[in-house]
Amino acid sequence: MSNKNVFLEKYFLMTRSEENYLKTIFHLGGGDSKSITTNAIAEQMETKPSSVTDMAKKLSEKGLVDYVRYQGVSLTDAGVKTALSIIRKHRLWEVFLVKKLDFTWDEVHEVAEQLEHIKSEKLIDKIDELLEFPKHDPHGDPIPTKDGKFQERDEKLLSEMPINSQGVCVGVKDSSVPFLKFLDKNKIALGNTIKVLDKEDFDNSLRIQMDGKEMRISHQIAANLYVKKND
Amino acid sequence: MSNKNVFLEKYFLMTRSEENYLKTIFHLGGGDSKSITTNAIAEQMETKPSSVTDMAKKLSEKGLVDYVRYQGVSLTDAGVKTALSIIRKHRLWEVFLVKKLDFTWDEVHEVAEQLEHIKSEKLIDKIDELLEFPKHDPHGDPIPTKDGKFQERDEKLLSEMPINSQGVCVGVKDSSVPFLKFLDKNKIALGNTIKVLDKEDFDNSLRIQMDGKEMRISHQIAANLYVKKND
DNA sequence: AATTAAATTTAGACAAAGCTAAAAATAGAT
DNA sequence: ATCTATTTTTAGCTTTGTCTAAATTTAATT
Ligand SMILES: [Mn+2]
Ligand SMILES: [Mn+2]
Ligand SMILES: [Mn+2]
Ligand SMILES: [Mn+2]
Repeated sequence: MSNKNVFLEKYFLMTRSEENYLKTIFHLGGGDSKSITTNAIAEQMETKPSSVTDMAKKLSEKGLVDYVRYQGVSLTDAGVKTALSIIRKHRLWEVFLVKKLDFTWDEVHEVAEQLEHIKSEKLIDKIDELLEFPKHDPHGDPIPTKDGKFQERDEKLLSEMPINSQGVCVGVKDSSVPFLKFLDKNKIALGNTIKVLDKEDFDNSLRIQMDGKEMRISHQIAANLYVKKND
Repeated sequence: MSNKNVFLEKYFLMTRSEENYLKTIFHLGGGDSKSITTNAIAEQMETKPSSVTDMAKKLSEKGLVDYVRYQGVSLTDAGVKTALSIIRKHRLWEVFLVKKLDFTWDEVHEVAEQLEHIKSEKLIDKIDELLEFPKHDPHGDPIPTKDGKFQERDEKLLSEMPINSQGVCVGVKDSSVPFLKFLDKNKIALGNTIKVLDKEDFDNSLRIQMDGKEMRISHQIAANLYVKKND
């Protein structure tokens, strides 16, 4: 039984599964010392609550989560740091795929799910440099810095914008393939300017002007588009 | 128990470990229906012969190797095809790391060992395109084509070149980190022209002229450098 | 406060990939 | 042809990550 690199093994050598759990817990809000239930994690990861319990114990053992039986888990500082480094890699790879290899924004997530687990600090730093240190991924999500800083954005959902207000489309909340393809088909893209012309009380649909062209979109669409309001 | 995609599971979903075994068997010559022993594979992969036996059965079950108990394994056509696709990915990623991210040739292998297992045909095709379809990796090894064609080279080891013959350094046989760093230190690089001036009978060392400069190199070095002879 | 429903954990099993130690087969040497 | 050394396989165990079914705890309702 090799005993070399105990430090490395315990603190740095994360399995793919462990990394995915940390990422999921972070996305469910477990980074703000909020307790996330095993059920919520299981549902998000399409696994079983009993599996989550097992992993909660293991991650707790490693000091990456605080776990209280029957209460759920939250990330420790070390856990947040690790989660952010995975998310950083995921989003940088997504930018790379779009900018350098002409992937469409609905194709990148699946591949990034694999690439995010490649272990090489130099690799991801060089990718970052090649891309000239992008601030957002193809879906408008912010890319954490190397030292784990997260830039929050002052953006609103289009569905929450008042009538006659105007802004720029900067992100999607739902980044599923069908939604992204729908946006493509309707020429809705990040960077477009959007003005809210009217709201329909009956179904909450919106009449908007997008890059000059007038169109009507459902509440479901508006509730999944982030807009940065013009001051 | 999900039973969907039986075809995919059985014929395409290879684990990382399975892929590494196929690659190793190919490198040991198992692509020419030559039988490779479990011991040889175990030694190459730094694992135990009993583990190799287990994997031999599994790969045989999947139709990727022919396995005869106590006789060893050789790759089937499907096995060769799969091995070549991994090798292709490995070498393309190595070129990418050197050409696009300024990695040195002694840094790329370890990262490529991870990247070669990323599952996305589009990804590797786009990388190939971005690199303008390179024919060789940073160590001079040929890159198989998408349809599994392997370009053999008419190259010789420097140690086998006759006195006064001349050529271009096109590859390394040993691509270990220490050897590559040694070559860097001594300004020996692929593309350099080499002329054999003299051989020392006593220790088989060579006196050579490399890009004009005269130098002496040991047999061990000469036996690990591939040279393409000028006609 | 007692009962019931829901969430969570435990116990036990499984598959993948590895290991060690013992058994079996092969190959080499008399 | 027999014996011996080496190679290879088998049997059984381990770890990681998953599952199901049963037990337990918590939360909700009367
Ligand atoms: Mn994504
Ligand atoms: Mn992932
Ligand atoms: Mn390599
Ligand atoms: Mn590999």
